[in-house]
Amino acid sequence: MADRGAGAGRTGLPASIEAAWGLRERPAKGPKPGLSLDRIVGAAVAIAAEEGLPAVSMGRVAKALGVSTMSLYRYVAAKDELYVLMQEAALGPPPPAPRDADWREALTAWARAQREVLLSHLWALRIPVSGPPATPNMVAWWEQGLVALETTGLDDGAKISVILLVSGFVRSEATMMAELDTAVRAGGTPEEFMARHQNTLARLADPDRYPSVARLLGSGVMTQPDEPGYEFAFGLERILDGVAVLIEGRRADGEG
Amino acid sequence: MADRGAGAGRTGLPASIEAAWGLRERPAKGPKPGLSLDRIVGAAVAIAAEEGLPAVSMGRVAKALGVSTMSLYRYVAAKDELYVLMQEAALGPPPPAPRDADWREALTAWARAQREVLLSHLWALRIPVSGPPATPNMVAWWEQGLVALETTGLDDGAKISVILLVSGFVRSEATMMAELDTAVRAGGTPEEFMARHQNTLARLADPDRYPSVARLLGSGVMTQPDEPGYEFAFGLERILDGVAVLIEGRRADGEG
DNA sequence: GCAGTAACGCGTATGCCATACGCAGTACTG
DNA sequence: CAGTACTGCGTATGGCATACGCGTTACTGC
Repeated sequence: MADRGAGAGRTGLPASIEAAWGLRERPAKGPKPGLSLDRIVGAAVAIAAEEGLPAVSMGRVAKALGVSTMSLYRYVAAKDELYVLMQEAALGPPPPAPRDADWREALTAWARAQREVLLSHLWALRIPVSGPPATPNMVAWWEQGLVALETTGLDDGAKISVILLVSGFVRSEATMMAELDTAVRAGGTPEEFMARHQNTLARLADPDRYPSVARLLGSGVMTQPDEPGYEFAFGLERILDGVAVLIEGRRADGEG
Repeated sequence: MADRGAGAGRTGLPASIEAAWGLRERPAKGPKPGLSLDRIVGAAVAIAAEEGLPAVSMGRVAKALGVSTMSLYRYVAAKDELYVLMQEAALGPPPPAPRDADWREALTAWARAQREVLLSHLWALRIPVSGPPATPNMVAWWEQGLVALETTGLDDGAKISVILLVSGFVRSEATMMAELDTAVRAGGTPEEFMARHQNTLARLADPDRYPSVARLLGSGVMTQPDEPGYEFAFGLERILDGVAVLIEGRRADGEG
């Protein structure tokens, strides 16, 4: 299955990705498959959720399913494909968009929803990316982002740019949270971690070479972690303010 | 050396990272080291630059230096440490800040410089991150970012947030460029790649379920890639517009 | 109903990888 | 000149993705 280069859809995509789009006919010949992509991906996701992405190996997934390692390769041509499918599964479909929301409310909801998904699947952020994965849920999220910008009067190019900007931000912020999370798992509370880090820096960074950093370290701003999600809210507001400037500017142009 | 838990600096950091801060005394006893951290990191960086990060293995680096694999472990306790040092080497010190620039010009220059560094060391973006690496060049970049915001009247917390926001954006945009780059290496021009991708999506994405995406695909916006750096310039302008709104708002508060 | 065939599960093997361990040699200390 | 701490490195372990080929199975067309 997985090694069939051109599937029913003739998309040139790996067969397993085609399957994500629902383009699989049950092959006419051969024994009934004892496994399914869904079960494989499910097992892989479960392992990632419990023990982190590095724990996901082909052997480990196979063991969880009670089959041999090599069986998996009948369903997935390579581990990268499994990664893509895991990502798609973690992403899930976007929640329904809020009704009667202006673009800013809609985009805020969209960003928040995306963040929640990422935070509850931190392992997904560790998957090395290799290109725009054109999977159904991914496209559904784009769709919803585009819809949110429908009323802004921005041209198509600008809409894409805004969406890339916002989702890039969400991803980047979530990644920082993930780092903090692993650091915390390694030992201690976030506060302790920040304090330790601040301490180290204070000892290492020469105040003459790095005066501003040194002042900052001295002021203790780094020590108290802000309420959860503050960094996210801050960044999102800045970005949306910037987008608003753009929208109003174009609107003014149009009216002028 | 590398396995000495607490070094001269007593920072609790790995010895090789302490070395990056210049905290190494040549140990009194034992044979003269035939290697140096600099040479090891240099070799690793060279391999990464030519063949990509996955080509960097301990064995490969050792071979490039004409030593045995295990020798490297006298200088570096684990591969992750090598990664951190590679990142630090790739980053380099920030270029001198422009003179007589307002905060916006300064931050723009800062972001652009950061982007250039990342684009000329795309492999560095593939290094799995694990926490805030407190290395000298890293701190130097923060320092410069903070200095750029000196005149804004923002409080320390906000300055940090802005810097995190901007550098997160730069990183995220550069990562997308890196993805495009590997896709292009795999075959064809960026145009071909975009066209192929657009084609695939057009075939897969049901216009009923994804109307906005479908319209976008039909309009051909995705086919023509914009001039290089457009996405970056767009995103940065939006973010800085948003930051400007914040700064002016606080200024107005102060005056009112 | 039977031969052909394609897809199945999987045992085995290859060639990577990071790295633990211990040994022999070396340059310094007292 | 003995002791010692550090060097380079050979060997070994255990993990990894995955190529290959074999026996088996369930369907097809005759």
